[in-house]
Amino acid sequence: MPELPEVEIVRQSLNQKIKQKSIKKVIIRNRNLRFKITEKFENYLTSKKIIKVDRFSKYLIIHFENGFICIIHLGMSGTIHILDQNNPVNFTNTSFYNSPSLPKKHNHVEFIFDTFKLIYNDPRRFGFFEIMKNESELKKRFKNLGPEPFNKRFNLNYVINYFKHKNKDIKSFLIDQKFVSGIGNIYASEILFAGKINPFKKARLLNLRECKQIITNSKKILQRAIIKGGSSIRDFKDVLGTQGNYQKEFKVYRQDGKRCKRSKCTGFIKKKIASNRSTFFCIICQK
DNA sequence: AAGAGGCCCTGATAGC
DNA sequence: TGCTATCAGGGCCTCT
Repeated sequence: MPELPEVEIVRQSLNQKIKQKSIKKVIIRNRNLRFKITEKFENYLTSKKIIKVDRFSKYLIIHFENGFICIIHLGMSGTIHILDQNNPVNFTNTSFYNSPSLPKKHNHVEFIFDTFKLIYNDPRRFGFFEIMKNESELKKRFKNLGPEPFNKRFNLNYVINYFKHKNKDIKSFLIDQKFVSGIGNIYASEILFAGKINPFKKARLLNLRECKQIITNSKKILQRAIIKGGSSIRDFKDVLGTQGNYQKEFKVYRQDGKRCKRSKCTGFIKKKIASNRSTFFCIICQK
């Protein structure tokens, strides 16, 4: 669910709140997330000071003073909330950032700080927490992930070579973290629309223009989404927290049935399944 | 190696 | 009203 831009927004707000703070206590209410949280988890983090919160791809990376690293993945439905004694603020919720109050169910993990606590909520439990003991363990953990769109390694050479003998449709590569990491189902459709590329075109058949478009639009769209605070998909009755705004700029995602937003295009947006995920595209300008 | 498909899980919504 | 089926922003695993 949260893709790179949403995780980056969480990172920024979380970092501001917990950097240079020590965890007083860790409470695990349910260890059975995507991967089971080990029995040692609490011991590893209790009374440890946080240096900063980083991010790679869709992973939050919390660095501790003793060199330990906690990585958090939000899966499809994971959200992080900060409950402050004086000033209750939510950093994420089921629509990303705008929950007026903490969900009642599925609060699986808590980090208790001096005057506030961090709460991890995740109904589907596809998210996870893992501990790395040092940087080299972290590196190993991410070794199968491709470059982020912003990385220099994500260039024309890389893309053309990668696609050479690939017989799968381009959409499935955009959401394949081994090819490029950070893009998910929403932004994949948006990126392909921006490049006028048919999502079902086989990767090996993409021409030079299309490969270039994928590179530039991946950067552009993710960057723009970060600036807009990410995408908040669902509308909630009561909006007190910060809400993302990029969903207002969706050109194709969940726009099926609507007219194509390109000024001179007469097409409409269609929804089709590609590698088991909904894909949205214009039937005319993404031929 | 690459591709197809299934699975993990809960909740919201659509259709009857 | 209540039932059932389908779908959801992800990623890992197995089989061919």
